[in-house]
Amino acid sequence: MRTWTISELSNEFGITPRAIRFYEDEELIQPTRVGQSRVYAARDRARLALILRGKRVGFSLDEIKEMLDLYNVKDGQATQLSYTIKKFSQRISMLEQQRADIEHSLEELRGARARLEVLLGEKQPHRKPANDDGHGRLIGYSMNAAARD
Amino acid sequence: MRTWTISELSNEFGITPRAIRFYEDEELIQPTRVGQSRVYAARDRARLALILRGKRVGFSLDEIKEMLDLYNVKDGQATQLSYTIKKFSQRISMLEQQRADIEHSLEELRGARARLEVLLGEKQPHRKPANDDGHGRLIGYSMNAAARD
DNA sequence: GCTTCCGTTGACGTAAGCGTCAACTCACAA
DNA sequence: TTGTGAGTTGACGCTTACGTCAACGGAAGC
Repeated sequence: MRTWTISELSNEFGITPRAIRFYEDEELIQPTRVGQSRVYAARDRARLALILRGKRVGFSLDEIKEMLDLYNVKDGQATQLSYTIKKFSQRISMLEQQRADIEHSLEELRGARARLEVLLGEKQPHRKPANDDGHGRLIGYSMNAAARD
Repeated sequence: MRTWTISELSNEFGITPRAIRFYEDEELIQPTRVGQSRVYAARDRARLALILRGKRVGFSLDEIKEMLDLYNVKDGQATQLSYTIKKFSQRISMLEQQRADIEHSLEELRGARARLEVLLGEKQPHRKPANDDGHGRLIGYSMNAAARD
């Protein structure tokens, strides 16, 4: 089975070797050694991928570590199992909330962009002064929804 | 029009006054003053909501400030406008990527939870030892997809 | 007038997540 | 033999986003 060096992985994932070693210090990955050099197996590479995705969705390294550890639950007691299940359920709710936040942000940004494009369309072709009092604001949805100034 | 004190807002949004003052230091909000006390208008409150949602979707305060500033573009040149539009488009792509990451993470977590629940079901009612070799791992999707150890 | 809140301004502290040296080892090619 | 290149271990530095005092200010109730 194939293995990887630290620089191979750092190139593949677009991170620095320093970062990878840091994840090891924090016990998120445990590569083997050949001499003093680290050797990464497919398992380590997969964990790295999970770590980076975890980061992209906003988990801290500690949280990611906890989740990775939860994946490794074996011959656990039923109590341990239901604890783990609860933990996963919590994470799931968090992500669902976050997805909703993202939907809202996307709506907002798209709306703002659309309005900007209208402005641009008015200004660019004919240098028409546009429907603008000169000091009006470009307003976002919830800016209007919540603010009444 | 109604206004708010700093503690009202900190209670409403579940953050500390210190945080709110920090956002002011970083120029994300500009409340007015009455004497030495800060007074928040609906506009400030709305901005605060946007800030917090921005944080929840993973933006840094600097990024959020930039976006809030972009909302305030007025009588800008066409070049400024298209710059702003480009920025918004970038944010939109980022969020779409992130939403995809979240979908994947959700799949993974739900899959893991489902498998855990099977284990729990096997163990709890009849204390049946479950289909487990005693040191097997509970495996996640991409753990299998990427790792072949 | 005194206390009790609620607010304010520094100032320093802290945790996370690496970046950035310095100094060293080891395999391997010239 | 002497680089050269890739890897290693400290160790300190840095940024972000506040937390946590300390010391002070004004209004309100008694």
